[in-house]
Amino acid sequence: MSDSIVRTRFAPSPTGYIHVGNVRAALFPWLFARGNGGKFIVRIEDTDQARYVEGAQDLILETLKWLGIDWDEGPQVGGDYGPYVQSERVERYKQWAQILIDKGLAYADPYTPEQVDAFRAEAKAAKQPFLFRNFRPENPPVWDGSMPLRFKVTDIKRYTWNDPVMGELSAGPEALDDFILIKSDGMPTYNFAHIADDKDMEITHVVRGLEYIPSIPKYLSLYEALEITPPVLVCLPHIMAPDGKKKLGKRDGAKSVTEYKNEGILPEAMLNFLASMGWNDGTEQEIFSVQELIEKFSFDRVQRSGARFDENRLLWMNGQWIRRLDIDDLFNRVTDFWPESAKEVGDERKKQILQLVQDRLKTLADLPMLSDYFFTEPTVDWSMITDNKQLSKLSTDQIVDLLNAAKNELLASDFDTDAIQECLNHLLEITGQKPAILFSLIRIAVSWAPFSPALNDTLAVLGKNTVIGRIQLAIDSARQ
RNA sequence: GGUCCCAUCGUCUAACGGUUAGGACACCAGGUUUUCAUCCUGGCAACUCGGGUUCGAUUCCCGAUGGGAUCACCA
Repeated sequence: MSDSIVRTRFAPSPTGYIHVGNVRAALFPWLFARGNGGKFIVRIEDTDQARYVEGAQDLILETLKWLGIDWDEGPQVGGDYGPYVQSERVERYKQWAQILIDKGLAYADPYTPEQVDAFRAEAKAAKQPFLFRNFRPENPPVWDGSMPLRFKVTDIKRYTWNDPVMGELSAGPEALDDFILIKSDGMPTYNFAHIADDKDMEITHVVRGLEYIPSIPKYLSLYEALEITPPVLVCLPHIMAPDGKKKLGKRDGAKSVTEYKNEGILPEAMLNFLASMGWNDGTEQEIFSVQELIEKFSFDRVQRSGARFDENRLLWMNGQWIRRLDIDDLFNRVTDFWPESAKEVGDERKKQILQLVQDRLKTLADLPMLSDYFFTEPTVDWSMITDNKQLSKLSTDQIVDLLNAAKNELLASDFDTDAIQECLNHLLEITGQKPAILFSLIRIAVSWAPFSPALNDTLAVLGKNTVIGRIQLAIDSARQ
């Protein structure tokens, strides 16, 4: 065992996508490794053949990459402790099992699943927890690989251990049992394989959800039997469903992390949000860069209670992150989010428009709604004027007069941002109207959108010809 | 049913015996020459309950209550 290098791991099972409820099991150990000069390892735990999903592994790795969670050893990158896929390590598990068999601490389970179910039912009827060791066979057959191999717990006692997040934890003998090491299909169970792998891969900190707490005494008893010094065992609180009733899972509509990607959430925001659920640095800072997270993260500041998943907060953080991006960076990220109408438009112009709407984006997916009228002629919708609190007071003639005045003044303008602003101010004077009337009218007449950026900027980017044309169109449509 | 974990505004959280219990999201009101957004200002809003310990408990201890996890040839 290397003594001081921190080595943490994320060990997903390829049974589906990573959802937001369990991605912290990757994030926190990664932050810890990165912040302590350690290594982060990804290991695929594919010992359950029934639940194996083709393609899930790639999906999981893609998710990690999108978030910026990189790994030093694991699939695709290799490493000195491979293979990093459990199904390729079965021979190694048999070696570990042999150690226990030789010590008389493992035995073949001669019962059929139905018989075990009967034992279980018996325990349930007696309102007792089911413990296989109460039904331990007296003379088990020699293990030939066709039956499950079980661990034989000999030291039945209370275990106490220290968890960097949860503090001192303990559990009584009820938590100890003869659990299965190797299944009848030859594959190891998680309970056995992860202990062997963590030892072989020299993992120093095992980080996982708190659903593992009740199992930890079993692991501790196995570590003892194997004469292994356990790594630091860290349990993380759950992310709860929005109703707060249970841990967030796919059945509660927990979205995959990549789904948020498609909805225009930035990885920085997702990471920041995930970390802030259950962790803070003790100050009032809310927005953390990945680098800051790495520098400041520690397990002793992780919350012990579960946190509900609040999308509002995620959306707010995403807006914060979008506004922090410089325009070129933002531009590179919105490639897939432009409206259809922007297809033939050049980069410089798109960038110009993006700059105008940057403050208004809550997600990248808001882009089409905010920018469409820059690229294509909007549909005239006169109800926007008749439903407007201020404008509805004006007669059609008054509106047409105002639009004509605007058209004439703008026609004479140099049409840069400042000149337009001057022009608009002048219009206020000569028409005697308030901005609420005049600016609203022009804004609607050129965009026919519920909202848009500052008027002078909008007009400048649209260009004189477009602006004049659209105002004329509005005038024409008023007469109908 | 057994075992184990948790408990501050609606939500995410700060506080490590003495505070007007702080911040953020959401919400409400106002401001920034139109709208929406940003930004700024203000407002609403919490220590689950009961016992101890202490001069003094949100904070420490015990109990209750509530919530959660777990008791697989799943991880």
